Amino acid sequence: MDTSIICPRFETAISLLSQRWTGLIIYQLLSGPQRFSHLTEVIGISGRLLSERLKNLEVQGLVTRTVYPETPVRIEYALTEKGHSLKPVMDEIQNWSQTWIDPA
Amino acid sequence: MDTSIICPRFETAISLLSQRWTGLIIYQLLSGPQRFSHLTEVIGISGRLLSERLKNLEVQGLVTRTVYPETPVRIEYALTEKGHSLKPVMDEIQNWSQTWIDPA
DNA sequence: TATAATTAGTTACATAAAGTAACCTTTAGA
DNA sequence: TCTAAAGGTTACTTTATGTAACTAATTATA
Repeated sequence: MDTSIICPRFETAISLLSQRWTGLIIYQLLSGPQRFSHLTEVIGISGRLLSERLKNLEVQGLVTRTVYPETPVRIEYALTEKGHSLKPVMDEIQNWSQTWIDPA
Repeated sequence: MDTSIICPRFETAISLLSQRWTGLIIYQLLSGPQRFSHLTEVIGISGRLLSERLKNLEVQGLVTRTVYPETPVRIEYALTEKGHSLKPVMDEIQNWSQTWIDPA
């Protein structure tokens, strides 16, 4: 019987990234704060799921939601420092994909 | 209207890693070839899903399945070069988790 | 004033994926 | 012959995701 266990912190991190759309949302926000509707268009995610994912990411401290009381109201989502610090992860995925994934 | 689109190769790569358990399986196999039952124990995945995931990973060229006709038969799953080349991605996730995830 | 448009969502319902537990097959040993 | 172990598969339940229609607030337009 092998008692070795996967590192719990790694497991938490990868379960976060294993949630559908979450990685893509973070990747997209790496290029700067963006609005709800822009995210739905670029990522191809429904409003229902984007809303749900952004709420989770806010709770986990990866994303902030800022309301600009203009007309019409503007709401922007941006990465926190914690969120932004996933850039090296995204860079490595990008890097891997360039070598190993066939161009569509 | 913004026509910017997320890089298709990146999207393919992250959809692979976004599939539940897949990242964890690859991570676990980075420490060497392993048997089916060992993977289920260490990862905490059911046989049904492990079987399904390993088949997909085989098809995608990330994992090999080797049968050793001993008694009892031994079957080992191992990473291919393509699979192993995800190590830098996993290292960055590990790295991020050490800084940003609270110890359980 | 009523109508329409835009943004940022929410709700209700259908489909697909994941979780759970029991079962099957092969080989070997008691 | 009966039991055990490895490596799965099957049937069924629960959860997650996809889809489309709807809402609320604000402003522009007829």
